[in-house]
Amino acid sequence: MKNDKPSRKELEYLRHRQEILQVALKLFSRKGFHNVSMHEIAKKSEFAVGTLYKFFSNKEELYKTLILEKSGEFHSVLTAALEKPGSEMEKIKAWVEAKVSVFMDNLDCVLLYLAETRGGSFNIRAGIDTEIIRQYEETLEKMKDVFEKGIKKKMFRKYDPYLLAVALDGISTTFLFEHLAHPDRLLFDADLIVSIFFQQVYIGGDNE
Amino acid sequence: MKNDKPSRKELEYLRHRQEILQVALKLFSRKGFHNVSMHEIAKKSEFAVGTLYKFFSNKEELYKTLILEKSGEFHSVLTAALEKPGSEMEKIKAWVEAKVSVFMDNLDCVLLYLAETRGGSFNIRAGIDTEIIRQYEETLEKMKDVFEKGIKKKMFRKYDPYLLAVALDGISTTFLFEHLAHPDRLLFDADLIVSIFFQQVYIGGDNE
Amino acid sequence: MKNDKPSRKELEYLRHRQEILQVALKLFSRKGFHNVSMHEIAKKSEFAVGTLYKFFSNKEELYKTLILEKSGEFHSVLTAALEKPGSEMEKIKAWVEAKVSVFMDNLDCVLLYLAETRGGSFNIRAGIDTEIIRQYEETLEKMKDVFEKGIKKKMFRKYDPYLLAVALDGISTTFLFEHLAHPDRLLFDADLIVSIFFQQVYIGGDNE
Amino acid sequence: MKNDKPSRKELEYLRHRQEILQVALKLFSRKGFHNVSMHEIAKKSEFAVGTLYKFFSNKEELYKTLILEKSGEFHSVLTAALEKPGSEMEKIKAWVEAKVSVFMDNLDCVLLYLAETRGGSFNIRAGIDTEIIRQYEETLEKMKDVFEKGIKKKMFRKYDPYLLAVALDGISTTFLFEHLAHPDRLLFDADLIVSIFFQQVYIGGDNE
DNA sequence: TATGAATGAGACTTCATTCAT
DNA sequence: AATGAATGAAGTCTCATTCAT
Repeated sequence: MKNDKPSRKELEYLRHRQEILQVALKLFSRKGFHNVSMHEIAKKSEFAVGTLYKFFSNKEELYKTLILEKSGEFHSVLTAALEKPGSEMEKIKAWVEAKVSVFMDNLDCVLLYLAETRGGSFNIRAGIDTEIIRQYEETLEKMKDVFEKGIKKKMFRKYDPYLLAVALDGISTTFLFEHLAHPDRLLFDADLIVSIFFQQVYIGGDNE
Repeated sequence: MKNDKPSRKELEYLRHRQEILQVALKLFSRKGFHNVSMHEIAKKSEFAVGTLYKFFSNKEELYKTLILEKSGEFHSVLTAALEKPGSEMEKIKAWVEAKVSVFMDNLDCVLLYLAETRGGSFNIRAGIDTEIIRQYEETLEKMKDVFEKGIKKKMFRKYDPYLLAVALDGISTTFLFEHLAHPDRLLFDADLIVSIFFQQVYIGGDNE
Repeated sequence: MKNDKPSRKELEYLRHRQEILQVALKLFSRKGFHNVSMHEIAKKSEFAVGTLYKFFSNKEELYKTLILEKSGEFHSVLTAALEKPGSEMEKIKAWVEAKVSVFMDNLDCVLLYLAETRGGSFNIRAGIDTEIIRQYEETLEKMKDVFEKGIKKKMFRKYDPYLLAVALDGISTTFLFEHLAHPDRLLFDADLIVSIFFQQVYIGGDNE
Repeated sequence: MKNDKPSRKELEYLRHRQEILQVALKLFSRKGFHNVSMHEIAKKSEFAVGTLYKFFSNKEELYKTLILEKSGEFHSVLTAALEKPGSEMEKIKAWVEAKVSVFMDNLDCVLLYLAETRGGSFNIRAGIDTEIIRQYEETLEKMKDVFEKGIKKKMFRKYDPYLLAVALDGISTTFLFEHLAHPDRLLFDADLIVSIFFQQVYIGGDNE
């Protein structure tokens, strides 16, 4: 079977494919889908334009592939974090830590990922981003389950658990944006996120 | 003086300008800058292409105008909320309510606004979005000041006040996204946002 | 009859027409037909675009009118010089003097005139320049007649008289170009032209 | 070395480039820069519009290339004629003969060339034609030197030598124009030009 | 009569995609 | 299998001209 031992040819094919994806990622993340041409990708990756079309049937598919691969990576890392053994609080903490870690390791890609999951997704014609959204929502669902269990155990205050998932995802994403915009101002830090999210911000006062 | 009574001509000019902006907003917010052509805007607004160029010197300027007008509106509404009389907690609540209200009234525009302030801003050539970002950050600074005062009064827990501003902005934006994605699932509700943000989510438990 | 006493209205009409032509001449001569827009002419002449079309049915006609008026002026001045009393030599001298004088007084226009009579006449669609060319050739014919008579009288060497006309016209025009290109280097001077043209340049020598 | 043997690809590239230039020359020389569209050039040269832009980065550059190539050719032929061995008179004669010959062989191009060197040069934005003008004036300078030497040898009458250069250039150009306008009327003939220029036209007479 | 807002054909140019080599 | 020259649809923008006021 082919799966047993990929031939040199196949390995080389995959290596070339990765090189193209690498270059495309760098370009797309810096300039956006519409401001990168196939010629640019071809030149930077040192392939001919025609060769790009051997690997990806069109520009959109190249972009989609890129996003899906990274999105899948993010998805499995985040999902895995939620499935670690431990209390619900620990799972959530693990999720935040995983998110911080994987996003920091993939800053290039994160803007694209967020544009697709959270933004207008204006890059590619409607419907192509479905898979990414599905994965994103699957993670939210998993978080929801964790929060749900935590609420049952009276570990978390009784809010709509889906809503908590959304809120925590939002806070962490926002902190990432802030970090991207001002890398030196604010540490994109898991503990901080967790602390702000879970602790009481309003503590009374104002009896002036 | 001319300012006192705009002539019929001037009024018509402004009305036409608004019509174009309206149509452009609808199109841009649905399809993104690069997937809308000037011909499309012309057709939908029932003007000739050349007419668009009488009002806006090029496509980018049309887009920029759109964003800046709305962004300016958002900015003044949000800023005003923070300057209302009342305790810091009330100011923050007013801000959240204002954000919910103004964003719900301008759903069309919000996606564009967020793409510019939070996204890659791949739409227009670098540097054009500076003004929007500046306004956005000005609002964050104002919130920071409010949080700072609240912290001094022991009303809020002692976090970096800028960070609190970012976090609250993030939660509210995330809820808006969620609302846009699933309008029926989750009410984009000011009280909810405030409650989740300020109350303690983690209440102990887990002593199994 | 209308010709007897032009009404105030008619005088004003003509004055406005002249103002437009003046402005158009200045612009066309500096930038060429295709690099001047009707709006530019309208703005500079302080009329509305529509008004321009009341005077001239289209851009080409405005240009044509301009050229023809000036060309007609040149034509009658040059023709008149050839019809002055005196010997053939004096007529030719008078022609050169007239050309130098009228061209120096109309530098703005001369480039356009020469572009039409001598150049590609790329400004306006074929066939429009016929009248100018006709006038130009009429002058050449008149000069030819003068040279012909002069040759009969043994005043001029026996060359094809039309050819002499062309040659003298060419020398004088060339000197004008040179003057336009380097106003300070070479005086555009009638005597000089006449002298070079009529005197023997080659005087033997070279018996080294 | 690559220079030794241009590959088939390179040869084809150059052939295509020449084909485009050929077609463009024909069109520009008949209709002028502004009355020829890139689509027209594409159609006539049997390439797609996009292909033109592979060879020339824009319409202006295509035009400029055209003019400069031909202008360079003219320039070297004329300069070479002046550098031939022989007396000054022979050099000048050689120059006239070269001009007649090279202009007759390139009638298409000559109108464009003259429009650029002698006309308003309204075709392309200012400053692009500098190189052509420079070459033109270089030739005039060379002629001036020849006349200067001839004058020192008492071969030519003592006129400003630069002025003689300009005059001879003017006469020959005028004859060319005349030939273009009426190809059947007047032979564009080197001997004729030389004769008229150098011999005395005015031979006295008129003692009536 | 004069105006100038509106028009829309048409110009230049780009770039995703194809296909002969 | 890889190449890159060629394609041409589609986009942005200009400007001569019209016509309702």
